Amino acid sequence: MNINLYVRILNPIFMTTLSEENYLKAIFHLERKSKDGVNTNALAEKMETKPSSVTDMLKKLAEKKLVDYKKYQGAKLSKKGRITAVEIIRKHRLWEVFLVEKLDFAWDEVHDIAEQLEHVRSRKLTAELDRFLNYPKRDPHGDPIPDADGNFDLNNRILLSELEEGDTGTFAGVKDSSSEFLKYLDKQNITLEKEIHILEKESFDHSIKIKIDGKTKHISGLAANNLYIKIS
Amino acid sequence: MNINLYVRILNPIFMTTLSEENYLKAIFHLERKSKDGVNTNALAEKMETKPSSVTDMLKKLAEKKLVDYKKYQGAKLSKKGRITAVEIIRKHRLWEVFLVEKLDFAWDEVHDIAEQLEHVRSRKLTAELDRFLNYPKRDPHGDPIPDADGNFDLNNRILLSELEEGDTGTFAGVKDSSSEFLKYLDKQNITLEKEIHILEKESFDHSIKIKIDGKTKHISGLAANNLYIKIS
DNA sequence: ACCCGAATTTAGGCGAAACTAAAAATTTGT
DNA sequence: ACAAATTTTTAGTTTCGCCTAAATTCGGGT
Repeated sequence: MNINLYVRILNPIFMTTLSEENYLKAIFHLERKSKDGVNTNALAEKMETKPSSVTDMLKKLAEKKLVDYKKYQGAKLSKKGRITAVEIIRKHRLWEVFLVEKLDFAWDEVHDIAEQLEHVRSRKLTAELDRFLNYPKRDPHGDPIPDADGNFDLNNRILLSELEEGDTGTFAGVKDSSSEFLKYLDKQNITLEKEIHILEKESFDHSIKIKIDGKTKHISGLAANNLYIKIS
Repeated sequence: MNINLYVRILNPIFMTTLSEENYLKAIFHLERKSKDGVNTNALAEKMETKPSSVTDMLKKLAEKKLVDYKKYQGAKLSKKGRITAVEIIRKHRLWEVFLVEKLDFAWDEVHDIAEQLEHVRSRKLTAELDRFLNYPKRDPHGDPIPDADGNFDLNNRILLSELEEGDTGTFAGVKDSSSEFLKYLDKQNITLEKEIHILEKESFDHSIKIKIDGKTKHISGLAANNLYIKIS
């Protein structure tokens, strides 16, 4: 694609380029980890680019009032930037639901495709897709889908690794949704909504013994740190 | 997105840029009009760009073996270029069907959105979408949808303006699918598949008197030249 | 055959978003 | 507190696809 053509055609109203949208999304995701400004190196790593490129882009985004940015102090989304980011995340997650529910994709196959679809511009398309899918509240990985006004479901989930022996909950999502991890869960027959009891925590390696489907399973500390549980 | 990033990520296999895809599509459509090479000016007009830009792009496409191009002699799609173009057209038309059939869009609203969706890269997505839509043969404007091997339905349609008095057929598509024309047809209640009888041709202004839904209607020469009929 | 006008290509530039290398600012460790 | 290490920014290039202006080439008419 020619990015210039793209910009010329789509920009007249108010527009972000594809690259800008991806940065906004990345900043959004990084913000919840790093309390104050997202730093250049972290963003560069997430975007698989060089810090110097990030600096360039942050200047551009700051000029467009999409982020608050001061030299050497990292970036934060502005209100306008946050709205844009949430819109893209909404589209991404809706498309993931579409791919899994309607086109029979597996939950580990949808990310890259949704990453392309999320940039399609049409408010009406997003709204109609939402309706067609029956206003889903969660994507296939358990992540909340913002509504048309950008409101998320409250994230009332907790990592499996943070639960105590004797606790009970249902599997409510993954933190890291890499294909490998998702396939591992498939193999373990761990699917969304299943009830999980914490039987025992091993302090030595942080592994956890759980009961699921009436069976006992051992979950490594690493895996337990990637599994969200909703406490019942 | 950054176009370079985009290309770096997607290109390793074999990849065309968005701009290249749009050129290939445009050349494909122009080829059926101009028997020999598509000329630079026509392409420039279709792409809403300048002839000099077209020359640049044709060189690039020629280098990638997507078109056969010799200076001052216009361009033709190579086999590889045609395959690529047909794939994009297939995606475009499938998405149009999706938008109309599943998301309740009107037939005059889908073009711009499909124009974006057609560039999403995933063979599996296209295949699953096709299945989900039940392997449609025509898009909402009556244009044939190539199958996965790139085969089109034979175009056994003829313009209304080319029929003779007494002929009978069914409305099978539009040549110009501008929103205005489509809305005009909506107003006239002329929808795909409807039976049409040619009652009278006015040689003075090429307007045509037809019978449709048991009623008599007058179609201007201009409109008649944009309506495809399938002879029964 | 030649000239004129139209079509096309060349040459030189620009903006986006990346890159490398080098400079500057900040943070850290002692 | 201050030098060293790290982070971030600046400066200068590159590629893509566009642009304008200027040069070619083609093709039709006399």
